[in-house]
Amino acid sequence: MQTTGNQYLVKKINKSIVFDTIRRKNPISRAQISESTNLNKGTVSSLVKELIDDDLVYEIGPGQSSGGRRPVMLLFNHVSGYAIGIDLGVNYILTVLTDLEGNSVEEERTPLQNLSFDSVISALFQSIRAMIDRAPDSPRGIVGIGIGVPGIVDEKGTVLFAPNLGWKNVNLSRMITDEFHLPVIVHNEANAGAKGEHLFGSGKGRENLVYVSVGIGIGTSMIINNALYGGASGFSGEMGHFIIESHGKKCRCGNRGCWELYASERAFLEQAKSLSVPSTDSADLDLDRFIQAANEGNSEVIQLFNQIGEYLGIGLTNIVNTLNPELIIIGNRFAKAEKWIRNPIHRVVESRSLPYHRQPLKIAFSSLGTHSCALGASSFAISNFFSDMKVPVG
Amino acid sequence: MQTTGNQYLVKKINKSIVFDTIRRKNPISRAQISESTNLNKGTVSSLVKELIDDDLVYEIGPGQSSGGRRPVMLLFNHVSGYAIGIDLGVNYILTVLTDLEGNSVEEERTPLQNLSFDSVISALFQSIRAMIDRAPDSPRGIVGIGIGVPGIVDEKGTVLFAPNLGWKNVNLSRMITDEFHLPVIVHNEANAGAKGEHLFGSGKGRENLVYVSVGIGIGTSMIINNALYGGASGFSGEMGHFIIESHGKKCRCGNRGCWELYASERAFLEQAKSLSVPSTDSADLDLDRFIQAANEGNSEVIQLFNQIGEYLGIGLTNIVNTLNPELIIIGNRFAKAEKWIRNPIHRVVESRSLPYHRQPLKIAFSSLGTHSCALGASSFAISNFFSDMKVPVG
DNA sequence: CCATATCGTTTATCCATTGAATAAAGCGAG
DNA sequence: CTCGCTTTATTCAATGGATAAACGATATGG
Repeated sequence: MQTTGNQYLVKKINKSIVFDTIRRKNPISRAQISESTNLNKGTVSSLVKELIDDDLVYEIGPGQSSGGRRPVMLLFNHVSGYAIGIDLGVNYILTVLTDLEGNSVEEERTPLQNLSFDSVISALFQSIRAMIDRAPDSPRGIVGIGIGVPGIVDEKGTVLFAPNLGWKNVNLSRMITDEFHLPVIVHNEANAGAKGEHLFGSGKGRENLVYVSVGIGIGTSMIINNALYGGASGFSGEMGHFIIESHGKKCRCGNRGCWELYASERAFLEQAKSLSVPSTDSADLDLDRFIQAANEGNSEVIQLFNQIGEYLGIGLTNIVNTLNPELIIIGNRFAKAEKWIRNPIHRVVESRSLPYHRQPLKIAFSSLGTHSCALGASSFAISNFFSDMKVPVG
Repeated sequence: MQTTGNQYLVKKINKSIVFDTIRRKNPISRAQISESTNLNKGTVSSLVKELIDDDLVYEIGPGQSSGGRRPVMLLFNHVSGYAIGIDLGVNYILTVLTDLEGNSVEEERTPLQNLSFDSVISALFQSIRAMIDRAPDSPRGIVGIGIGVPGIVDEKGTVLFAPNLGWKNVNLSRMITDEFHLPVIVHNEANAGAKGEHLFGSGKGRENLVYVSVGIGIGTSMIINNALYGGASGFSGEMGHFIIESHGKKCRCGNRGCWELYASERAFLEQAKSLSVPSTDSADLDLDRFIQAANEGNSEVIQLFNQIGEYLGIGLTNIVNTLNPELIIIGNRFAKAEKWIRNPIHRVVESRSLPYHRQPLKIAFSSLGTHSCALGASSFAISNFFSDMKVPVG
């Protein structure tokens, strides 16, 4: 059933406009809000009053006069509640607690030894519990939980297929809601990372971007007109399974010549095995070890990074030619190798992309490091909270 | 500046809901509209009165009683105006005149001998003029012109780049508005074709689909949640320049191994040259000639169709794995070869796509033949007209 | 100190939706 | 044929939110 127009809808729209204006232009006076939104001064006053009653906004005191009565400045009350953001990795869980502006106030990284379903879920619950316990007191408490998962997720928060976790049809959203009685938003890991970089990282202020998450596999996600394209699962899923060599190697997906066979962390590590690089005890740190070796001048390793970078460039060219993005952000673990893959990527994309597209493109690396996903996930919980909140139920 | 909520917005929303309901459920009574939209009966009455004054709706007379007063049935007045839709091909112009439901009432195909810019424009103007002259009398006359162009188009209707026409930065929209003083919508040819198939063809009733236009080159476009994804230019542009062989043939785009080098009409014709098939006088009918040869059992030609079909399948697999569509429609000229390419396409996609995706996918061929683009273009003009119309200016 | 400008609130007015009442039209049982 | 019941469509007062204008409070600057 569609939503019909009536006065409540009008109020909801305007309250939301006023609130968003305060969040964005913070600190701001009622008069300035009226000016910038074209809403009547009286309307703004009454809506601000409600937002103050809702604990979402507060008055900070008089501001600078511009030749008349001094304005009362308003601030977004970003600590009126907190959100939890989770990056559910293949062998780790990164949990953050953020305020309603997305600033991280607590965080915890849990390495996963035991990858069985039950123990992953139990570790997940434990880390959520820890964040809830550590959250500061606030009028609204924890407003929601956002999770980024390396797999395909539907609108209802069911993980349909996450090969690297070995999950299939896991109704993650419900499991967590049942336990914690909080709103839960589950998204694909690349979607969360894209949103994180868009709000807080290299993509800040951009309206459109493509985020390429290069980890064990390759995931992708797009922000179009400031919104995530394509829902929770979206189209992101599996751009790693682009064919780039139609008669190439066999992939576990059943196809041949998939991009991630040539350009992912796994592709790198498989070829790197045979190189003579001192091993460390920790199996996790494989990639770091090779980056260090490259930094120390190991030419074989540098050469391998170069090769992987070139293949990354080939897949990126597909994205450039197809989607014509203004910005591509490379994130997730392999972004750590920026120094060694940056040049080959640029070289290949420069030489292969359509001349018409080459102009506006920028290729950047994640500036949030490994936090993009968790911060993006928390932002999903926050926007979900606001979109509920803005409805004047009472 | 954002649109704020006020009573005019409410009315615009509701009027639009009522009108859409009438268009979709035609014939329908006021009571049924109230029932299905949850709008108050009084509200519906007053909005219907306005729509009747606007010539958009009319009363057809009493309907079947269901045990009480007989309802007055309302009809969408689909001949209160007409729209022009144009498929601007590389060597032809197909123009249709449709009523406001998109039914074609007049059409004209103009072959282009002289491909110079001026003569193409002049032929275009002439065909528009012809449609205007042939349009039946109606309260609103011609409500707009929609054009599908084989190239990249921006929001303002400027053709940024159309290699096959040899156009660059042509403000087509303005040129036509200046001449005819009518609203003009210019879109990419694949977008128009996708919309055409979505409204009237193989994609009727679907919410999501990918349209692949296989002509000289390859264009693609997506409908997501009943809306065209990505605007006038959108992402459609150049999926034909997917890399499918990273060390393959050189493409005129500067890259190597692009999909359309292996799977387009041009790819077919280049290889078909060397086959021994009787030539006809008309150079245009090349493809038809080979289809006929295949139908007559020429095994070399059949083999070539088979090969092109397989490469089409490889690119389609990329689309399947990446976008996970429920429906792919293959359109434009090469769709005529359905009989010969259908099997290889299915075979390749079946064997190469991710098992998870394979389930819901259907691959169909255009059911509007070569009319998808022109009909879709006309539908753009119609929706543009309605979106203006629904604002209660008076 | 006064003229002027700005800020925020208050008041009266406007307007679209709503629900209820009413009018109009039809069906069917006795 | 009549009466009672339904359904359809219109009318009307009430509701609630936006708006414009007036107003009080507060600041600046000469």
